[in-house]
Amino acid sequence: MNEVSQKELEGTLTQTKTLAGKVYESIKAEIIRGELSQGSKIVESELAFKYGISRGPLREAIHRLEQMKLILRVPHAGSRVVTLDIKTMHDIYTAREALEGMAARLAARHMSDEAIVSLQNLLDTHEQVISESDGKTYLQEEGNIDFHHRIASASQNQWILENLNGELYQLIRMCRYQSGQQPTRPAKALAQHRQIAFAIEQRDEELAELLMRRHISGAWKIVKTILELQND
Amino acid sequence: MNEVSQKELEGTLTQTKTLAGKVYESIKAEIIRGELSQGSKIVESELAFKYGISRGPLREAIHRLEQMKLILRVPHAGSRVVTLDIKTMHDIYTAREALEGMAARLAARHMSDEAIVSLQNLLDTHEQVISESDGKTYLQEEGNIDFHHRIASASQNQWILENLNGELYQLIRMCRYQSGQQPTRPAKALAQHRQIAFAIEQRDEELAELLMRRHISGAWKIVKTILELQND
DNA sequence: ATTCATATAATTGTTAACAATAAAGGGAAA
DNA sequence: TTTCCCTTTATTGTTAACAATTATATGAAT
Repeated sequence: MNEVSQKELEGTLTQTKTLAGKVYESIKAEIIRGELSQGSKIVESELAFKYGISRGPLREAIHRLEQMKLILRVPHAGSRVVTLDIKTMHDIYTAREALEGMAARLAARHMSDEAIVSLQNLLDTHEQVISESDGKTYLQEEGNIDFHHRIASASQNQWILENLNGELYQLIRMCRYQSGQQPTRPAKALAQHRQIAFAIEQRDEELAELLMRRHISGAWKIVKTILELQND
Repeated sequence: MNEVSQKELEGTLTQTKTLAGKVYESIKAEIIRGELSQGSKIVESELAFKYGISRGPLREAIHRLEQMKLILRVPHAGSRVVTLDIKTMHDIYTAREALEGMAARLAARHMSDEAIVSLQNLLDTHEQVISESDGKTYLQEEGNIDFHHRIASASQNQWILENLNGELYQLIRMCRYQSGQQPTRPAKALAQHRQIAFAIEQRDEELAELLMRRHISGAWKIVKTILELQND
């Protein structure tokens, strides 16, 4: 295990001022990238030494990771990195379907006309990227997230926004990263995004929610297939 | 500010073994009961003295309260008890509508036949309590919670279950307690519960979700009226 | 009187040592 | 050899002192 220098800790644009915050971001990234493997044990003194800090702020970082459900902690027995089995991921996608469906409904209700135009411009950009790179559609993945981020923001519901962009997003990113998922049929996803955006433009709450739920439900089926292949 | 004795800390059936866990439960109860008033500042050293512990475990308790969204923390500037304004409560009820609607759908899919019978027996008990006490329908409130708990459990979705029974439940309880809400038309609520239970029995996922969402949406309208009256 | 700067106090963030608990290992008895 | 108990070790929980930061108050200059 290597130590981490102070400069590395700063990382890319960490706006947290406390040690606990910085180390939290670092460990979170390690878990998502799989450098701390699923189910592996977290020993406080080891990590504290690795990051060159004392156990105090490290413990705070661990608590925050526990809150994000990235690690599992049991009193007096330590912590382990979460294990993303199929059942867990299914639960997460189902919760996401409920919340993001509602977010789409709220977006259809609250999104400003300018924001809707901007959303459709974003989709135009995605279309260009897809047609241009034709195979290297990696960027689409980030763009995909961007679309869902905008819907969540437009819901203007703080609770839903925080949970979609926080806990659920991190876990899905971790699963996606570690299973090496390719962007799944970007053209099809784009078409669905356009449908949703259209429903929002029409202020059709019912349809916006329905389409978003189908979209996420479809995404889960693909993820499920990938995960099942890997577990055999 | 009074100190709290060790025995009081034990409280009613606290199964947590750590100081941080016990103090977390105590402070949580104080916040929900309004003894720590909304928006008031949390000073670590004061609370640590009050509970007779050091700032270490107290800070852990505060982190957990922050996670439950019962307090708001800003680095280097301390923590404040959350303020449950109408917008916040609306967000919470909307999120609950999405999640508990999905939970009802999943319950219709997964709940065992025995569990369904047991659920209907629970509603029979509620009916008796309502007809007997006729005015003192306080118990109905707990029973109401009981019903919603069972639906959440029957969903067999860990993420949804934890969020409904954790964060959202605590905040709604806090709002209910501090606004002195009476049980709202228990007979009507019971009728709606019966409808939902019936839909689940029929394995009608669509209907179960629809009815649960209406039920919660209706509850919000009543809560909203109460809150608006108090803020004038 | 008002505003800005400085100094003071209050509060949070961090550290390292200490205590308590649970896991691991070794030895004796069956 | 296996099982149980005891001892040892490793790890987490807790404490109190220290450092860093922010808020408050005081006073001088405009």
